[in-house]
Amino acid sequence: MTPPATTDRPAPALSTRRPPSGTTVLDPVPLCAALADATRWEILAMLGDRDASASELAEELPISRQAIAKHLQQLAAVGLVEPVPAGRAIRYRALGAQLGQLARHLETIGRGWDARLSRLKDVAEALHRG
Amino acid sequence: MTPPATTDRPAPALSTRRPPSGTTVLDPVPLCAALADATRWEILAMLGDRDASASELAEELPISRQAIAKHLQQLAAVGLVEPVPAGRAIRYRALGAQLGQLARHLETIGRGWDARLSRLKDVAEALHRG
DNA sequence: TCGACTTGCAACCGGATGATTGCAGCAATG
DNA sequence: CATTGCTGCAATCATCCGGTTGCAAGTCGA
Repeated sequence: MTPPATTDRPAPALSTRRPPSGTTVLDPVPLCAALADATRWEILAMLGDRDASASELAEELPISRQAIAKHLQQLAAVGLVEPVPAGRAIRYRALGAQLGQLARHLETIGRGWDARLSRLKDVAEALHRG
Repeated sequence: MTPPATTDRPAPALSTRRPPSGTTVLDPVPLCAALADATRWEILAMLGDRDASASELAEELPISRQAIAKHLQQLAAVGLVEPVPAGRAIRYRALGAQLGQLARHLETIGRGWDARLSRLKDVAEALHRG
């Protein structure tokens, strides 16, 4: 019954890598998850024009008010949107801060990758000449 | 059988908003979706250090090789990663271009939102003084 | 040529998720 | 004070997605 010498390994211990957490290092995963839905982008585009409540948004979107409310909760949970009580309604406003922070983070990472590639390319050229 | 005058509306026609598509306007949704998974970030972090194949990655991650292969396909589909044939293996390399483009896009949008808020604040202050 | 290693495809499973409906509660407005 | 309208919670449903297993196929080295 010994498995027929397959290549696949059983899985080592999980990685447990965690950032040093000096200044609340911004986890891009939940932010990107919030931005990974077309409906939420639709909502954000509208809130980018003007503040609006769930009911107001529901008048212009093809989905139910409750679905929109859920989306707004998710967006607010990651700070992309802020609830602003207005009379008996709750209007929401789009905030650029988190988006900017995420942008800078991604920019840094991408720059790091490309820097490594340039380094590799330089080494390769050096070898080619030498 | 008329519904009891509930607030919820039935849903208007869907929006069909589409970008002018001048220079392939970069759809953030699939990119963010690719970045919305912790395992894929783990993979990207490793590829940011050094190129690696699915099998090599499987030696350091607690999931199966096939799962990793799927992740690599998704990352390659949005241009975050590039397959580099190396002998009988296929190594992957992390590319910063898409990440940078996405970063600039998000930065622009967030700046737009905050600009609108500043404008609103200015108007409010003007009214308060006048 | 044979064997070791790697990739790829297909089927399958459980949990997360986007969306729906129904109903209850609460705050302004008349 | 009662009506109107906005919000929130709960249950339900279909689908998507991350992960697994099993097997077939291709390629490099001894």
